Amino acid sequence: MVMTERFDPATADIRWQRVWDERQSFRADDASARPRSYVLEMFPYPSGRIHIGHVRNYTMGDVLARYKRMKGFEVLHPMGWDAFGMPAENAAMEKGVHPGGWTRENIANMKAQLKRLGFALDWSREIATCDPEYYGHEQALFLDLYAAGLVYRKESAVNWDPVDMTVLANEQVIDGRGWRSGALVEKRKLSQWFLKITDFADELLEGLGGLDDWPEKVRLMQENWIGKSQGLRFRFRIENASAGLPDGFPDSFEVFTTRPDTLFGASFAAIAAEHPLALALAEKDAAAAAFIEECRKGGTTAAEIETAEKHGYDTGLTVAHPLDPAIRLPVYIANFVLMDYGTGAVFACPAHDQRDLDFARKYGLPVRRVVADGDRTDAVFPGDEAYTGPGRLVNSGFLDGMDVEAAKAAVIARAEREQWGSGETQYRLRDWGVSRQRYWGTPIPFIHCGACGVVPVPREQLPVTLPEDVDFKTPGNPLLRHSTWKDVACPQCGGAAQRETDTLDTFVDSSWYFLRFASQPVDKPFDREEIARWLPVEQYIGGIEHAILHLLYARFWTRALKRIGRIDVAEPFASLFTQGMVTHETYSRADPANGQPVFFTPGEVERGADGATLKADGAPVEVGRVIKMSKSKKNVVDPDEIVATYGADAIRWFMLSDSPPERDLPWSESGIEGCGRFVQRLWRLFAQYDAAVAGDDRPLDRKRDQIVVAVAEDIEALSFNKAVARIYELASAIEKAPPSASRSQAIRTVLLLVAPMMPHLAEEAWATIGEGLVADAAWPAVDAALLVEDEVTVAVQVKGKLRDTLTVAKGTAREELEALALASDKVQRALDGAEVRKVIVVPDRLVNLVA
RNA sequence: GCGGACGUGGCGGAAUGGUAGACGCAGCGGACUUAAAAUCCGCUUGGGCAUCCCAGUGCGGGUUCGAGUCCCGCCGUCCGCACCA
Repeated sequence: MVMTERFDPATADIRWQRVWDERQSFRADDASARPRSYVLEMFPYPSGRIHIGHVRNYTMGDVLARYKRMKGFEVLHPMGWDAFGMPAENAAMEKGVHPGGWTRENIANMKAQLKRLGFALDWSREIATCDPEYYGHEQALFLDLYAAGLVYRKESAVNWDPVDMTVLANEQVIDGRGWRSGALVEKRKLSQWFLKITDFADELLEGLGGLDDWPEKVRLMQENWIGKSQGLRFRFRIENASAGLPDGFPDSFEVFTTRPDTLFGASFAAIAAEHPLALALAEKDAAAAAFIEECRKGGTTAAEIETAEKHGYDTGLTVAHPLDPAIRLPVYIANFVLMDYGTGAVFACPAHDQRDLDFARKYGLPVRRVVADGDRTDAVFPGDEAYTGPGRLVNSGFLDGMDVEAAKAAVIARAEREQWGSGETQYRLRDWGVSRQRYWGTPIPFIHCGACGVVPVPREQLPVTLPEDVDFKTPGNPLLRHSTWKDVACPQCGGAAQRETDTLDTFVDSSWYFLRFASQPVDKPFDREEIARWLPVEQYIGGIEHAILHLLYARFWTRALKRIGRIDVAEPFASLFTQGMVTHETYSRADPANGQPVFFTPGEVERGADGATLKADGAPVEVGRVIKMSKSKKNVVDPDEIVATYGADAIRWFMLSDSPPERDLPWSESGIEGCGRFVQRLWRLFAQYDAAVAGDDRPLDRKRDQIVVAVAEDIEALSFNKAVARIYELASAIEKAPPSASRSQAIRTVLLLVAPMMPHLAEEAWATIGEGLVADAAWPAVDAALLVEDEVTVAVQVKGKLRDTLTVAKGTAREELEALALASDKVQRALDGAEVRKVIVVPDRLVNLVA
């Protein structure tokens, strides 16, 4: 076969994609004896079109999966669809289509787009969470968790989104607004299904410690989300309850503190404005009522509250210090105390808490040092900066001399002994409400019977499938008014009963899909032994936006399934990688009518060296910052168009080049053009392969082997930008080298190195150079002896400044290096007659002469 | 305000405490061509007529024979946030 002058992706891409399909090249073999590798990217929501962020995400995973195959692993690299969710219902309402039809059409389109990119995916394991074959098993697992006591119902105030007509998790409410609709959230009381994630708070927190290959940032975010704090809960007795409290109101209140060690530094107590005690006082005290009303104003975000000035209202009440009843502390209502956390009341130690100090200085309250700051031990605490560091306790009676941790334990022990308080662990994490008042989700498999109460759907009746004949002309959940689906006989008593019409949060669907990918029996969710063979996922790749919710829920489900004995792994994802976004500058003009910016797509704009003009009228547009691609800002490019113009390999190569994968990748037209040119450049290089040429080129052999090793390391570290740079380097070196057997070997090697990244080009060239498919080829072997350089360049410095370099044999003796350095003209000139007082020699690296 | 990350050419970025700017993009010059595209060769941190030198990794200090890298203090940008006691 003679190689054509140009590589034609339009024909080659599709040809090889068909070959891979027909041969099922990327089908994972459950029975394989090879070592296994499970590479997974977060599966997409089928919104309709693949966007450039997907391309980046899946290209990274694909390079790793293909590389692992070349290294001899049996690779599981599956793909599926997170197919339930609100956009389908929104489309149903807006366009009058069925959510299922809309979703399945989107899946078909996006699957074709993914295939067009040549990803090495095992499509035989494709999952759509909206298929009864999937969600029926989810219902069974939900019943298992129910049987294990990890699912319960409770009447509770929920976040009601009046636009989407659904309940939102606390985590899904952003600034009091629905995270999708942006509507102001109202409080409503409904009977809801909950998962007991709080039972796992400690486990989930502890487990983070073993996730060494997760980004520190994500672990920290989860840690803060779980929000464990240990401290002391104790009761303050009110000394002068008669001074304003209603008759019969408790004459004490509880506080929680994480700093019981600083108790002797207490100078006042503070309660939240919504605290029952504050509300009780407000009944008789108009000034207190006014203060509470004032506290309700202002924003609720942390930034707003933090910068707001501290305000307090002296209630006139005093409480007794638990360790020394002679000490009386005033009680304030304060705007910086939160009702939601702990007990809604605190004791304040101004010397060692910044907020308390700000407050104390403002209201002239005592500030007593109880933790030594180095040598500073006197009780009088100066300045406006609280000391929160470690140290010995001072001015604290029986605690004096202890360190902070010992003092905490001592106070808790005494409180428990004297029965005025107890050590307590607090979590911020709350149970996970999974009920959604929506049609397009997994039906919750329960039946409500007037006589029997809430009854699980019998196993043999699963799956509870969604009815197809629904309409969305009326707002609200169509399941509620679908009587033939909703009205059923009670499984227990046979009487008239109703199905649960709520469906599950879609985060449930994505909390176990990685298990179903690994094992897909018909009669059960998964097979325990097969899970044990594939899990945990070796490398999980996705966006940082899932750092908390999805990843925490998936960890919870995995642990819950382990606890009830269904699987043996505790953590689903051994290594996590969060990739950066694809960004582009924006183009806009102010709308003359209202001054709002009107955005234009990159295709509508002609970009010049210092500005941009609109193609339509030739007049300038404003060039905005480089930000994440989004439809609303129109700074998007369509992957399909790029593939049509440059081919799949060029866009894949662009996704891997230049920017480190965890950082944002700025899209550029010239960048993708450069990638397209490089594809052709490699094609021309591959055409120069000639097995008949003889002769060695040792330096080229060495370069080749060094780069093979380096590229492997880079891919394993997901440092694709570095791997790409090294491949450029090798390609350039080969182009400059004269013909030889070594050169032909190096060309063959470059082909194998780029095979995971540009698989179509590689297959096309391999068809003339190699045997079989490059998809089945092995990673190139290297000669270990060649990896070691026999000649090195040594830097020569005078007083730490580079003056010359020496090219010497590796391992040249120190004395010889020193002599060679001193013999250099440049060195002598720099020394300018000065006496060398000291010589530092790092063999094979440098000589530093200190004059 | 708190927590985290980051700060290197025109741009994206390389650099186990040891030759700063690999590699790519853009730009400039040249070759080829009737011409253009494509391709190939060369240059490309700033300054000084420079095969030579000076300065240079946000700013100011420090440690070290030697600092982009380590330490301290600032400044700036981005991300997250729940005053979590």
